This record gives sequence, structure tokens and C-alpha cells, in this order.
Amino acid sequence: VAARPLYQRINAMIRRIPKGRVSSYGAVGALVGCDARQVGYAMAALPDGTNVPWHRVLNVRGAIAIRTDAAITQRLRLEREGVKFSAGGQADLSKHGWPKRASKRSK
DNA sequence: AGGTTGACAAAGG
DNA sequence: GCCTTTGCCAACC
Repeated sequence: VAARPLYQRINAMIRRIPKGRVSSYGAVGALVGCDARQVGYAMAALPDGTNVPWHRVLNVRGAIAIRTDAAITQRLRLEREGVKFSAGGQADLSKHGWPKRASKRSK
């Protein structure tokens, strides 16, 4: 499994995220066996027409991490999939989080 | 071969 | 409860 580049393993994992759910960098990182930062790094390296639903990946708080205009696109796509955001622009990970068993801490 | 960077996270103040 | 500092580890220069 470790034969492929790390970012490709990460992308494969993110593709596994069901529609209408969101995961976190830390969770994905733990699943692929690397640090959360590498997940974010992999996202930044994604091509535009990628098949990876990168918009389903949020930080551990359930907020969008990116600081560019793409954040707006990300939020819109998630809302279109049924993910609701709080007033502060945060999604409820305990509700939409994935995987469900590995509940993230509500910070 | 070495130093810098970064779509994060957890701990400390 | 918010802001700052430290740790992480792969990719890039």
C-alpha cells in the first residue's frame, strides 16, 4: 500500500469519504499513517480537474482551512451536499464527521 | 545534502 | 475562550 506516493494515498482516502460527510486533516492523516500537515500539503498539490472531493476535508474544528477564494467554493459544495455550517462557518463534525467512530474532539 | 515551507493539531498562557 | 508557541513530516528549492 505504501508503494504509491503519500499524496496519492491521501487522495484515495479522501475519495472514500461519502457524499454529505466531512473529514478532518488529522483524521485522514491518521488513516494513512502520516501527519495532518501532509494531508494539507497534498491538497495544495491537487490539480484543478481532480476527481478528489477535497472540499469534504476540513480542519479539526470543522472549519475550512484554506484562506483563498476557493474556500467559498468549498463551502458551497458542502452545503449543496447537505452539510450545514454554523454561524462561525463551522460544520458539526460529530454530525457530519467521517469516519463516525473516530469522533473528533469538539474544541 | 541541507534548509525552507505549509489547505494542521495540541498544549500552554 | 482566544492567541501564541512547538511538533510533525513530506515536498520543494
